[in-house]
Amino acid sequence: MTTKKQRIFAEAAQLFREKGYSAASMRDLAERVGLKPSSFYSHIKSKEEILQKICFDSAQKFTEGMERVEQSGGTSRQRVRALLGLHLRVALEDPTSVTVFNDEWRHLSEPALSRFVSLRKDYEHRFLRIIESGIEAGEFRAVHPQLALYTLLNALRWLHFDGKLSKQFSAESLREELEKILLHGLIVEKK
Amino acid sequence: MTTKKQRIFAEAAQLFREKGYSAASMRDLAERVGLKPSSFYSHIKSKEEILQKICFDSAQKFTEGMERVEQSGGTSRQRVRALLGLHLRVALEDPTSVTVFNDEWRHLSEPALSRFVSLRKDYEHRFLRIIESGIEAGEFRAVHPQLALYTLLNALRWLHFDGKLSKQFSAESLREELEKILLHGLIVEKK
DNA sequence: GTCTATAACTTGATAGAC
DNA sequence: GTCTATCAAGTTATAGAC
Repeated sequence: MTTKKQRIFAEAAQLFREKGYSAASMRDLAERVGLKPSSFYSHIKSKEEILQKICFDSAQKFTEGMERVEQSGGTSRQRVRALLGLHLRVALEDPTSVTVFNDEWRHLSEPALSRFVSLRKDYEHRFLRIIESGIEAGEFRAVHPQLALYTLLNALRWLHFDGKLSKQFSAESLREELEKILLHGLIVEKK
Repeated sequence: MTTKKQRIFAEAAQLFREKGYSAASMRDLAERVGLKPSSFYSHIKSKEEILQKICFDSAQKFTEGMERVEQSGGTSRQRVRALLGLHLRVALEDPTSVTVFNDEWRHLSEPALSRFVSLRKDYEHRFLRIIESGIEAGEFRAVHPQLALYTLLNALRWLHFDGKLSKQFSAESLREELEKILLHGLIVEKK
């Protein structure tokens, strides 16, 4: 059973994704939910409460995923592979929320903004350490670890264009393609 | 000599990048330029005119770059390498505008929006054909070309975080790192 | 070209009847 | 919990004095 509150959050995520948080009005949202604008202040406190929930729910998925990867044991290579899988899974599970999480978090106000940025930094830092370990162990090329991190994280951003592409592929085949490109590179090396 | 009009465009790009187009008000902009909000309607026609100029100026840089790459002759590998260089160059040349170009174009209204989307599609299509040729020629791994395209294009998005990183590296060393990661892959292959 | 003043409208949110 | 009515503030843009 989905409550009306859940309907509101789902429709809001969709709307924020389409128009951006600032350009999306509560009146737009009301129309989609089938309520008058004033009516959903019985369900939610403010427009920003919606943004906060979307952003922090997604953040939690990444944080929990990172937790599991760190505790799994395994080589850096296996860990990075697992993180690609994490990003893929979260993006396919709820592409709309992930888009908002990725693109609209900056419209959070304090103190939520600082809390969010801090979660994000923590996640990136842990991802970075895995890349660094891999380089030290000789599993990865000697790239600049932070450049590699940003390249990987952003390479995974198109996943939430929940358009034709993500429906055309199974999660498994998407993972294989991503691994080919990002981990083994586009170019066929001379043997 | 920089005209006041140029000042307005430059400050606007900065502001749109920081707050997003919708959340950035003409009052904010006026304050930065040192004018009353009404005054710069002597220089520009509307808020959207600014967005249009930023978006289409950047689009043109990519289109012209693609033109040069296509006419250069050379293998697909060399062409993709040149396109990495193009994205890098444009991003380093004017990181602020590129951010707006990347993230705020959706706030264009018709008919500019359709014109923009069409330019973008055209660019992506031409990039795609280069990837496809490379695969056919056996220069590139047999990846799904469109997935590779989106992965590459988005991998290059962090370049306009004109923060510490992009100042820490020369354009040339950035290019080398990107090539390592994207073209040769993170993983050290067994010989 | 810049200003003051303001038009015309949209914004998020609230009060209070039912 | 949903409505009508409305508020207070913010929005882009214009009119007209200087």
